[in-house]
Amino acid sequence: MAGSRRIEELQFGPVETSARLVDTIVEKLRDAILGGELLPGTALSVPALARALDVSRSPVREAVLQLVGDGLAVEQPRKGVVVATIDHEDLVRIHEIREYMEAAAARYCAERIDRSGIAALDAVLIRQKQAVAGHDARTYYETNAELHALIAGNSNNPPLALMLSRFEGQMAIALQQISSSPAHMREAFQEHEEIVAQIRSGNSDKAEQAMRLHIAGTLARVKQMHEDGD
Amino acid sequence: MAGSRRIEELQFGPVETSARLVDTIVEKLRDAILGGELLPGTALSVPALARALDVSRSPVREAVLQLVGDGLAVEQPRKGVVVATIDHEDLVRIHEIREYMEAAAARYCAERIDRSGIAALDAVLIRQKQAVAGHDARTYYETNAELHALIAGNSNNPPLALMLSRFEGQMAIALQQISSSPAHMREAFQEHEEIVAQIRSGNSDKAEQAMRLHIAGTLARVKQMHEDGD
DNA sequence: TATTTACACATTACATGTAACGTGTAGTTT
DNA sequence: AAACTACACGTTACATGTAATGTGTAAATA
Repeated sequence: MAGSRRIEELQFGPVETSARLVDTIVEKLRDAILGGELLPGTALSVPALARALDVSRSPVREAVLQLVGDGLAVEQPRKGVVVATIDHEDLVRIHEIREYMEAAAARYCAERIDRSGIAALDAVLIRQKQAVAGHDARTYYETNAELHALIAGNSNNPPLALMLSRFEGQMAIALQQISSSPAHMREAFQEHEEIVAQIRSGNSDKAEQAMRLHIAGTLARVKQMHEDGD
Repeated sequence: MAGSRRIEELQFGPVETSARLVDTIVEKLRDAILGGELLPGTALSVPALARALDVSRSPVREAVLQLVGDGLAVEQPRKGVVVATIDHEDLVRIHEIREYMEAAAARYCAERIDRSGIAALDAVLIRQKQAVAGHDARTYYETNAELHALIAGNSNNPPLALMLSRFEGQMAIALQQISSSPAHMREAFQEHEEIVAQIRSGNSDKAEQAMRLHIAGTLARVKQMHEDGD
C-alpha cells in the first residue's frame, strides 16, 4: 500500500484514560458548588446524590470525599458531608497564606515563564480590561482566576499550583455571597497589569513584591466589604 | 442527694466520637509509611491490605485514598496506588514553597503565640540540643518536626498548619533515603534557636526573616547532600 | 406548656458481589 | 531469537446488602 508505515510511527493523541465515573461525578459536583447550585451548608447525601445521578453509592461516596479533601466540603463523622461555608474569618486566613504563596508563584513565574506563557497572560489581561470596562463582574472573576492560575502554573512548581487552585475554589464559594464594586475591580486590574509587567521584564523581586501588594490589597478590600455590611 | 446538680452543669471530656475503622486504618498506614515499613513505590493493594488488617475493602479503599490526598501516596487510575516517591526534584519544589509558608507561620506565630506556647518551644529546643550533642539523628528529626509543627500550630491559621504538616509527611518519606550529618544538625539547631528567640521577643519581621534563612539553609543542605551522592 | 420518651425514617459505615481491566507468563508464530 | 497471542491471576471500579447511628416528630409525661 502506498501510504503504509510502521505502527510505531503513527501519531496518536493521549489515550482516553480514566473515563471513571468518580471523576465525572467530582466534576459535576464541583461545578454545582462553584456555580452556586449547591449552596454552602447543603448536605451532600450520598444516597440522594446517587439517585439523582443514577449511579451507585460507591463512586458518589468517593467523589464527595474528594471534595472534602479539596476543601469544597466538610465532613462530620457519622453525620455526613456538607458544602463548605467560607466565612469572613476563613477568608482572612486564606489571604494571610495567599500573600506568601502567590508571592512565591509570581517570583518563580517571573524566573521561569516562556514567551507563550506571557502571551497567555496578556490575552487574559485584555479580556479582563474589557470586563472591568463593562462592569461585567462574572467575566472579571473568571479572568481573575485564570490569571492567578496561569501565574501559578508557570511557576514550574506543581504542588504550589495545586494548593493555590484549592484556594481559588474556596474563594469562589465565598464570592457568591459578596460581590465587589467596580472600583475594586479597577484597582485589582491595575495591580494585575503591574504584576504581569514585572513578570514580563523578568524581574522576580519586583514581580514578587507586586503580587504581595496585590494580595494585601485584595485582603483589605475583602475586609472593607465585610465592614460595609457583607 | 447532697452533691446533686443539674446534668447541664456536669463537666465531661470530649465525647469519644469517630471510632471509625477508616481513621485507625489511615493512622496505621501513615505510621507504616513514615516508619519506613512501607517503602516508596510499594503497591497499596486494597484487597491485600484488607486481608492483612482483617477488615473489608471499603474502609481500606477510603483510607488509601486519604493517603493520596495527603501526598503520602500517588494514584494511577485503574492501576492502583503506590507509596509516594519523593525525589530530589520534589524536595526542591517543596522547599521553594516552604521558604514562604514557614516564613508566614513564623510571622503570625510571633504575633499570636502565648506564654504556654513559648514554653513548649523551649522544651523542644532543650530536647533537640541534647539530640544534637548526642548525635541522635532520630530524635533530632523528631524534635525538628515538632518544632515546626508548634510554630505552625501557634500561627492561629489552621489551613496553614495543615498544609505544612503535609510537607512534613513528604519530607519524612524523603529523609529515609538521606541522612544528614552532625554538622547539618548543629547548623539547623542554631537556626532554630534564633527563630525561637525572635518569636519570644515578638519581633515578627525578624522571626520571619530567621525562618526564611533557615529554610533556605535547609534547602542548601539538601542540595549539598544530593551532590555529595545522595 | 415544657420536657421527655418512643419510634419511624434516612443516612453513614462497613461488608460483600462482580464485570472490566491490567499484568505477567507460557506457548506459538515468524 | 524476537515478537505476537492466549490465558490465568489479581486488582480496580462500580454495585448492592445491612447493622448501627443520627434526626425529626409525635405521643406521653410532668
